[in-house]
Amino acid sequence: MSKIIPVHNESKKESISKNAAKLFRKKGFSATSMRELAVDIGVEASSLYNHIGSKSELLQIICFKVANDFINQINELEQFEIGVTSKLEKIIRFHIHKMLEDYDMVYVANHEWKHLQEPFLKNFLNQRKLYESKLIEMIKLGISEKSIKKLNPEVLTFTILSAVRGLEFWQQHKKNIDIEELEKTMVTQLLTGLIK
Amino acid sequence: MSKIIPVHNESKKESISKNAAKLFRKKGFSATSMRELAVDIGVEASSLYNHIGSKSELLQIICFKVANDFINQINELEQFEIGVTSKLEKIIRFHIHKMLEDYDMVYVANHEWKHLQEPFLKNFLNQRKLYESKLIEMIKLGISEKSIKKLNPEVLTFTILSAVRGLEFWQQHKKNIDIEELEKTMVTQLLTGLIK
DNA sequence: TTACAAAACTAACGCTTATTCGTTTTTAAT
DNA sequence: ATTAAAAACGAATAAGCGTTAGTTTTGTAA
Repeated sequence: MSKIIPVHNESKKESISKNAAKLFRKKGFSATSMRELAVDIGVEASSLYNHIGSKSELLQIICFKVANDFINQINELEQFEIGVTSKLEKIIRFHIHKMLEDYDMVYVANHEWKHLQEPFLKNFLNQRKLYESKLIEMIKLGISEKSIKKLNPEVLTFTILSAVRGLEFWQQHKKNIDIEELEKTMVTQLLTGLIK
Repeated sequence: MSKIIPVHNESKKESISKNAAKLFRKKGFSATSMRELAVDIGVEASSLYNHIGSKSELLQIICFKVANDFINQINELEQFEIGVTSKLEKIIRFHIHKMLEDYDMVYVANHEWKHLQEPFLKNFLNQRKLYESKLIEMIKLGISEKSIKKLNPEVLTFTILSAVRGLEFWQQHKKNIDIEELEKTMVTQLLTGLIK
């Protein structure tokens, strides 16, 4: 008989969730079976149900962990008394760090949330919308302060979000570039453009 | 008895593929059943197999249709005798148009390609890599010509690609903004930045 | 009208799915 | 060593999956 062995001091539920995130990212939520997850952990599928309620619950844990992390970060940031563009820079850098550190979970939250069941689906989308509107308000403030170009604030926001959410590309190129260069390039490009 | 009725002069296979793209986008490839697709078309599941070989083939049709469209466009563009930044602008605008016109197919090609079977999976990824390297070369040329800032060319490329691939966000905001403003904002932001 | 091909149908196949059940093993505290 | 809880197991369930086979209906052209 094998055992579910959590690393460090995380709970077994967390341990299973991280394993699930890895598989959900690689194969997608629907294409990942509980049996595969069990094999990956080294246990029988039925044993998992001593620790979790359902496959769906695993997706919930992953998605809301990520959503909360981002919401918390932007809430903290709002307290700071710094300029809008500095805040944007901090947000971009946070996205980069998060994506590189919790790759599997962030990827799954970004790509597999549609498989959440109600009421979690609505809940998740609300949190996302909240995050987006905080960012939009930030940009609008920048425009009114004349530190940001007078362009459509929603488009500006979604372009930034799309760019940082696309950082999953970078897992495969990780070795060829260091994080500081990655951050510098993206911040520069998104804030000041690529044309000289 | 119902019938598969293709619109315009497209084949029944194309008609089924478009329907499939719609469902694959909404629910994901794995979570979409052939029976659901059949209901959506108004026919029995088994009837579909008079026109297509397999569920997997539908995904192939969708992914390679999109991949070819993008490869063709960048090949055409390479002939043009215009500056690097003008080419980049044209590419960004093409992505925007494609995403708005063939939303379902482009979305599926971007998000569900991992469910392609070999050898199609490798094939698809090769085509994507080819497209990306053409773009990277373009940017490198711009840097050597000093029209583009001396930043990491790969990062610059993937940031642009991520931003335009993220245009799926815009399906839900379609009504609130016109395409020309969307294009202008994105081109300006990606090329010249958002800071005044 | 007859004949043939295209495309629909119903029924079923074998397989996989998430999950549950009852039981046994392991772990940890007394 | 005894006991109770935690966590593993194997087997089973009902539902759903992609796909196939055989048959019937439909559309088309002679």
